[in-house]
Amino acid sequence: MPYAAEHKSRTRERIVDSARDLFNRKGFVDVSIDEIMARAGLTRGGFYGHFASKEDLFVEVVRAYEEFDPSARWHDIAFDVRAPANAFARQMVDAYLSRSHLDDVAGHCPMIALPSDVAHGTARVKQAYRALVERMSGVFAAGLAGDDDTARQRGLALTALCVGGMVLARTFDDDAFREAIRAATHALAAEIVDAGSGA
Amino acid sequence: MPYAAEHKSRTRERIVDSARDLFNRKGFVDVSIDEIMARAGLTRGGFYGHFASKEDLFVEVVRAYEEFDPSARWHDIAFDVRAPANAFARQMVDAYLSRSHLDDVAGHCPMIALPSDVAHGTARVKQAYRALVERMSGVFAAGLAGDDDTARQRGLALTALCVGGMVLARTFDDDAFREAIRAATHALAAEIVDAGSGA
DNA sequence: TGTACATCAGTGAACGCGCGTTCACTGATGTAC
DNA sequence: TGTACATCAGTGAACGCGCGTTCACTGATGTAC
Repeated sequence: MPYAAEHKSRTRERIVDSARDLFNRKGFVDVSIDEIMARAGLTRGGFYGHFASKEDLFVEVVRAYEEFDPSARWHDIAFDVRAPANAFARQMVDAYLSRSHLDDVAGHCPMIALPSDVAHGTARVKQAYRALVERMSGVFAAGLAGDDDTARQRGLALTALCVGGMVLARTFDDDAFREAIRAATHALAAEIVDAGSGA
Repeated sequence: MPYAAEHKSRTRERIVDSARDLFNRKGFVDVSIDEIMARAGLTRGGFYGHFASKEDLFVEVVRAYEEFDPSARWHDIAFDVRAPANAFARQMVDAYLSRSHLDDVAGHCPMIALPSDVAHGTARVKQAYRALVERMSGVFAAGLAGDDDTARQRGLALTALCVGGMVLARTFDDDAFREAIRAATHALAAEIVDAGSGA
């Protein structure tokens, strides 16, 4: 074996990281494989030793985000798993709709930058994206009072609110408007989570 | 004057309609000028007699939507301008988050399909998109109790919720999931508008 | 009413360019001896 | 410890293709007489 076992998988990770960064900034279509590979310190041709196609990489980028530790991503808060479910949902809201998450374009959640590209993509990338939506909804649902159906519905709507707020905010350059959207969305989401605690 | 005065402007409208339809379905980048012109019954070359560039058409598509009569677009409801502001906001929620608005891909609000493309676009298209956001927020704010700042903030957050719900729902093919997201978002938005009436 | 004409909306071939993907290759590496 | 070798991760030139845009043209139209 000419190369160490983890050598190739590390390179692969570098490509995925580079791709997430660029996809988040410029979207899927506007980023070339050349760009992705250059940012990972490689050249064009090597790409197909790691992925079957550009679409394949797209799936990996969305899927990989699910395995991240959110506390490493959304730095404003420290998740405390021992806290009550409601507090966890509230922390999720605070983290997702934080200033630093909005500003961290390269590292932010792919749900924010890529829904349109996913909508035009393959069934596989939709499935990966759906897993992210359901994971977030699940965290919210677990922190809300009411029967399972009601909580699940609430969780989905809260996810729509969080993602929608970030999608709108990052659409604009004007910082005051970005911040107004983020803050307004955060205030409403926090209110809903706090009210839904059943306390 | 070889052609009637309105001849060219009518053709221009046909191009804008065709473009909105295609942009809503496939996004800005994935649609070619060839496609847009063909759908309008014209050929490639004629485009530049109407618009300076593809980006220019993008601005027009977003801007033109602001002038539409919403009741003609979101067919589930009939707007009644004489109703109290709160009722109007509620009708907006019902219309925007209606089944028929979700299904009307070609004609739906460009805020839903195009935020990423706008984020990568010029200042002019951002300005046009912002006008749509502020118009919708304004309708909501007018229907809510509280001082102006609070209402404005609420209005922005409600817009984020409505747009976010539609963005997420239209990302997926699976009809049950699309409908679950839409219905959940609608339920939450309706609740907020009704509660915010100050009644 | 009929005809020649000027206008200009629309045509379609052509352009330069960048993309996703392929492929014959190169050269850094771990292993066998 | 040192060297020849097999492996395969990565290289970079080349491909076919579709795009946005340009431009010389065509031909349908309203007007002047």
